[in-house]
Amino acid sequence: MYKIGELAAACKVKPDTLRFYEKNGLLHPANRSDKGYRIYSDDDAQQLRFILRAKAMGFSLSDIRELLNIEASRSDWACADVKGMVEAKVQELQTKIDEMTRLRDSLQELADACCGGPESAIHCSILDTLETK
Amino acid sequence: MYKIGELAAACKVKPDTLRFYEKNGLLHPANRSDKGYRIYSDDDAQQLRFILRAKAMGFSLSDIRELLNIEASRSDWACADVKGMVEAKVQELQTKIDEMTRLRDSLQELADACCGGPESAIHCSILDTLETK
DNA sequence: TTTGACCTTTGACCTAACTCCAAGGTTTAT
DNA sequence: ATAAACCTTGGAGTTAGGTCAAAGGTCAAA
Repeated sequence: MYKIGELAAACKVKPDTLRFYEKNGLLHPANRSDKGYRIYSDDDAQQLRFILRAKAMGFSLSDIRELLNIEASRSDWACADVKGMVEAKVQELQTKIDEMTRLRDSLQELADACCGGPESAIHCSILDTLETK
Repeated sequence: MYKIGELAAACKVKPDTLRFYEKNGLLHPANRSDKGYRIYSDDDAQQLRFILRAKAMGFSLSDIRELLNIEASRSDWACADVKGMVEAKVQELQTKIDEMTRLRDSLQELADACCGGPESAIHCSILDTLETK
C-alpha cells in the first residue's frame, strides 16, 4: 500500500500527475485512509506502469483509457480489436511521419539552394522563394 | 487597399486570424480608415502570403517573426544566418521524425506478434507486453 | 429607411497533458 | 511540542495557433 507521493516517486512521476489520471478516469486508488489520503494497492501500481508504458509507446491518454477497458475484461474482446487499435496508431504515426518528411525535404531543398556564405542576404534565395513562390 | 475580410478571403484565412497575427506582431495593416477599419496595402498582402508560405513550410509563428525581421532589413544579415535557421528547422524535423519512426516500429512489432484473430483477448500478446514488459 | 453584411474590441474557449498555487489538515521526526 | 514534510481540494496557468461570442458601430443596396 502506497501513499500518493510514494507511488509517484516509485514511478518517477509527480503526485499531481496521479491526481490528474484519477480525474481523467485512468487510475483510481484502491481506497482512502480514514483521513482521506489516497491509498494505492500493488494492482494500482501495476496499472500505473501499464499506463506509463503505453504512453511511452505513443498512445494518448484516451487511447489508454480504451486499452484499460479492454484489459479490465479481456474476455469480452477479440485479439483483432486490440491489434486494430495498434495498427490504427501505426497508420496515424505513418501519416505524420510522411508529412514531416515532406516538410523536411522542402526545407532541405531550400537550404541546398542557398550559398550560405557571409554575404549580405539581399539576394538570399531562401527569402526570395518565400516571398514569391 | 483591402478591408480585413477582403484580404482574408483572398488568402483563404479568417479575419480573426489576421487580427491574431497583428496582436502577435506578424502583420500590421498599413493604416486605418477614419472609422477605425483596418486597411491593408499590397505590401501587407504580400507579407501575409510570405507568412502563409513559411507556415506551410513548417515554420512556427515565432520563427516567422524572425524571418520577417530579416526580410525587413536584408542587408543587415548574411545568407548564412538564413540558411542556419532553415537547417536548424530541418534538424528539428529530423529529430521528431526519428522519434516517431522508433515509436512506429515498436508498435508495428507489437502488432506483428499478435494473432489478430477473432479469439478472445485473454492471451493477447499486445496486452501482455504492455502489462509486464 | 431598414435590413443584412461588414467592421470594431474584449475576452473566453479549444486540445493535451500536465503543473502549480493557495489554504488548510495530518503525520513524522527531533 | 513544534517544525518539516506530507496530504487534501479547487481552480488557474502553461504552449500553439487560432476560433468564437457578445455588444455595438458602419456601410451599401433595395
